Amino acid sequence: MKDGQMGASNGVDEKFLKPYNPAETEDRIYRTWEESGFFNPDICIEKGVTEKDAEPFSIVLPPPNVTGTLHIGHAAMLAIEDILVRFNRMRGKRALWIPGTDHASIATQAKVENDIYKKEKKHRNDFTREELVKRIEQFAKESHDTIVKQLRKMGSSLDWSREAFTLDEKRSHAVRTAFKRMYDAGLVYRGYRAVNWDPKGQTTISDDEIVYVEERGTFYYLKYGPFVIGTARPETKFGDKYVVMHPADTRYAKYRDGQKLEIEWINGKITTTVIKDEAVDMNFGTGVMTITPWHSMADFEIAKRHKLDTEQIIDEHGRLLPVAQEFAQMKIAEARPKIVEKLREKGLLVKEEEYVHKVATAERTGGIIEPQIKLQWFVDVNKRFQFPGTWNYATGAYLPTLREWMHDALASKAIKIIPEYFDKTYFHWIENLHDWCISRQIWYGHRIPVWYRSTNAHGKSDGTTSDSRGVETYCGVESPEGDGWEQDPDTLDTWFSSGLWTFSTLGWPEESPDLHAYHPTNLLETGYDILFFWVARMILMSGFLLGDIPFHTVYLHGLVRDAKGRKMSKSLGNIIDPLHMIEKYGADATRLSLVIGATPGADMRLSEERVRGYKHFANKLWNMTRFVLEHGAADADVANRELTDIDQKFLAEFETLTKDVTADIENYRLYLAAEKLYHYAWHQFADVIIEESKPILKTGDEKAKRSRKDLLIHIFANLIKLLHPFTPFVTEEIWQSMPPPPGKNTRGLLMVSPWPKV
RNA sequence: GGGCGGUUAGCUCAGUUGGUAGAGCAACCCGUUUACACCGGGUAGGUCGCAAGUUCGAGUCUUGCACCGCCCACCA
Repeated sequence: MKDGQMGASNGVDEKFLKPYNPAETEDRIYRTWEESGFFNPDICIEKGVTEKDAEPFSIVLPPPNVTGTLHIGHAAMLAIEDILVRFNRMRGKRALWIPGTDHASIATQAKVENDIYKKEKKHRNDFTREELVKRIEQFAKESHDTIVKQLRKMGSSLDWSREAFTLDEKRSHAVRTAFKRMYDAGLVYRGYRAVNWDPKGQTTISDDEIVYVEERGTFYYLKYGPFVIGTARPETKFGDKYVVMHPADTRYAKYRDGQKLEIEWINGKITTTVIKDEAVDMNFGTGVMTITPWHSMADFEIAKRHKLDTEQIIDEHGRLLPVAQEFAQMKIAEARPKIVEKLREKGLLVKEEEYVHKVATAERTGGIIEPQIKLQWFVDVNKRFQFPGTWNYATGAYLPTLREWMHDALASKAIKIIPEYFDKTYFHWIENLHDWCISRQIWYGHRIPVWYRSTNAHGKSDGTTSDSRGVETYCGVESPEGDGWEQDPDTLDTWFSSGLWTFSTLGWPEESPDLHAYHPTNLLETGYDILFFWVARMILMSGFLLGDIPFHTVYLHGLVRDAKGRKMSKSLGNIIDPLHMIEKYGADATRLSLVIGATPGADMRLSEERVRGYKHFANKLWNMTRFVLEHGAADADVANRELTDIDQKFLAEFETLTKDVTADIENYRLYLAAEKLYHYAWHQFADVIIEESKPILKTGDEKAKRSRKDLLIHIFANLIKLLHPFTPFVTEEIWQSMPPPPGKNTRGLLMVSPWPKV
């Protein structure tokens, strides 16, 4: 459809005789928008729609994972973001919304491995690394194509010319650059530490990827020499040769730190050493415990403090090692009852208690986490670094740790979270923050840009370090020169690359014009469930690499639940598919249903009836158009209108609405803005103004008629503008059907029409 | 164990700085020759979780309690 073509005739288009049909409208309208180029702010400037030096308004799309298709939660996110982008574009800002997708390493690989196993009964290790990665890439590409289609269906005014992928060439370069800079600053290090090992996924995961599942279990009290110790995990106790108690515990005053005792244990006599440490809770159980540093974070810390030996008891597949002797090779579930039986026979089992505890499981695979001591890569959150920017919070030199910076970015109010109460959650998380384990034993993702070789075989080259065992290490953006290098086999946590998203999409590490123009971004809109995973990591990365915040405002939306408040899931069969809703009721109705009643930070309930209700609203607008066009004909000469008193009143009322709605959107109260518009359009404009217009237009005097006609077209045209961010398709279609304003032969596109004056 | 949020009409939720409660949906009654039945007109429905306090006045502020939900946590 060419601009203005529809509006050229005097009569009302025949299509208004039928109900509004989103299915045969929306794709066509989206194509018109896309072909206009106005999703791209550069084109807006080029074509004179936006001022060259206009204020920017930038958002990055939280990149959907290429693990499948978009769900209703994505639809809610897209609706909110598109509303804000369209609003700001119409207000004359350089509005930029960057699309992209996320490779989501572990999630995508797990999904593909699952599919392959279902169809072909093959495991990861039946493929070479290259073969499997190829299969995953194929899947990722298909997912990407589906997702991109869905983004368009929702009406998202994304600048497709700037589309990015977290694993494409430019983003990979950004990731390697970021890693290298952090490595050089000592903020990224490699070390042996107790980490969360997922035996099912065969990889380490970060603290944030753990989900605690409540479980009933047995708590055992065991005789350990002269002591009684408690444990939920007897299968880890074979190697326990340290017994720990609080230094101030008078019950055990006669044992001194470092004292050795010969005791009878599971598989015979052992020597144990007494350790005094304040980490022990005197009031819990007997106040004595043995430690298994290899398989417990807490025990590992104690072992580190006292420089104790550590020994692995359970292997990476969850089987007992030879230290367990007769139980070696057994899986934990199988071994536990047998070990308890043996303890009972030996008279070492004092008593058993039923109790409820929380088991750590891997978010993606459901595997039960087994802490293991492993050589992994970490981000040090407690090491000071020279802050690269001129951060206004700091007076003088600013040498924060990453933790301090993440805290300060919010505490200084440079970043504002909506709703505000999430500040507390964020600060609480930071207080408990440990170093971030970033290496994964996964094949799909950003390979760690570090290479190793033996120094014995080769001369030492520049930019490398060499350790005491003669292993030379090189970290670089590009692979090293020379022979014999082998790259670290691990890949990076997917959030490492997403952490760069606000600026890697704008061309960083290049000093690109986009980066200057649009960073820090204005808004980051995402679900509260990834506040730590993503929002915090973006702040971390942006602070260290750019010396700045990544965004000014964070808008957190809640979960979309079903009508009964349950999470939507395949197993419950209560999933509402946004595409299905769009087909049935249109994208505008779907958007409204996800915005009205959705307050920031709060979960919302959605039912199909709701969506249907808003389809009726689109149709109501459609019919209002028909009435207005039949009676109002053309735009009035706005400047020289002479209105009757009653029409003045209606006009003033509308101007108040315009003011309120504008303020609501500016303050991110979209649920209020949308509801007010809905209410005004239906119950004021249609029910009152149109209804009262009928007798006036029929029998009123000329002045009253003239005034009312002017009023109708004026309010209606502006109302359509106010509604456009919320229901873009039907409003654009209506706009294109209205006759051009006086003195012009086209209305142009509504999406770039100026917002009504406030 | 620590923290956060919620509790307002049958259901879903608003209520921005304290001024005698609102919307949508549902229900009930009436209405159909032109904007719209994907409609119009009307009716009914709430001791704002409980208790106390501040105030001339509290859904709105303070304190305590109850219930629901969520997040965090290395009590072995």
